[in-house]
Amino acid sequence: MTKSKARTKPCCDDTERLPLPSDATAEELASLAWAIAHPARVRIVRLLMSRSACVCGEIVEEMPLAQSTVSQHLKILKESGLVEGEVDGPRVCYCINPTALKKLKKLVASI
Amino acid sequence: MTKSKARTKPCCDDTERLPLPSDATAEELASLAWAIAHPARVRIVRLLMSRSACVCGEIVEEMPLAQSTVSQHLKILKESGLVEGEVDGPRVCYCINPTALKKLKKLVASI
DNA sequence: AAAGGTTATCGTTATTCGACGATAAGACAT
DNA sequence: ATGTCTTATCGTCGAATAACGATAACCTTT
Repeated sequence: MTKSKARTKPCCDDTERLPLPSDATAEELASLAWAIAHPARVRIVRLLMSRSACVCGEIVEEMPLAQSTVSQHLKILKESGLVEGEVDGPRVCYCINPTALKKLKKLVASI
Repeated sequence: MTKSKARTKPCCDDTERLPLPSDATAEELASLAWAIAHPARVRIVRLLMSRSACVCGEIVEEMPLAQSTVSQHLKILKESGLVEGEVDGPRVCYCINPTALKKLKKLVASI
């Protein structure tokens, strides 16, 4: 009572109240963020971006992980939509999905 | 042998080879992405951005989670650096750390 | 000092992740 | 058809998440 400050919002001024985005985009953002929430998956995405590797075996060579582990991470990236796998003979060529990546960037940029 | 395509890079052309960022930024990005890799944490960040809530109790009211669970999520956000908590009397006022948020946005934008 | 309200921590439980080796599945070539 | 190469899946293990209730810790005010 003695202090002059309002006690309901101790540290937040009332300037610039932004509207809250929908919960749907929260789940979408969380899902995409989850896909890159592991250093190995970030490295995989970057490898695909750099086009220095796109086949599973090449990615395995670039990383200190077993082939099965890399395959698991690729599966997670595929399920998120960030990466697509295209069968090419006995190999599978993985590529970035530019649309999903753009969506991730947009959602993060507009947090 | 019969096909005319090269077999080492089945689907990736050699145009635009980007240099790979360092592994350090991969861990940093993964760590920050992990902080928002949960819908509840995305919602909390957005609540803090909108300044419609900043005290733990207010956040709890906005979410279908127990107080202890919200506190856990706030702890994770604090550890990531995205959020800072400032004690204000009996309450704690949580605020976004603009520097960390900018870093996250930059890292995602330059994936 | 005692009481009240607010937040953090503890302990528990169920679930999921991350990693690996082993093995299955699939696509070519012989 | 058989073998070979590449990738996906299975089973397992330890560790970490996510959620909750209960309780402790903290600051104010009386």
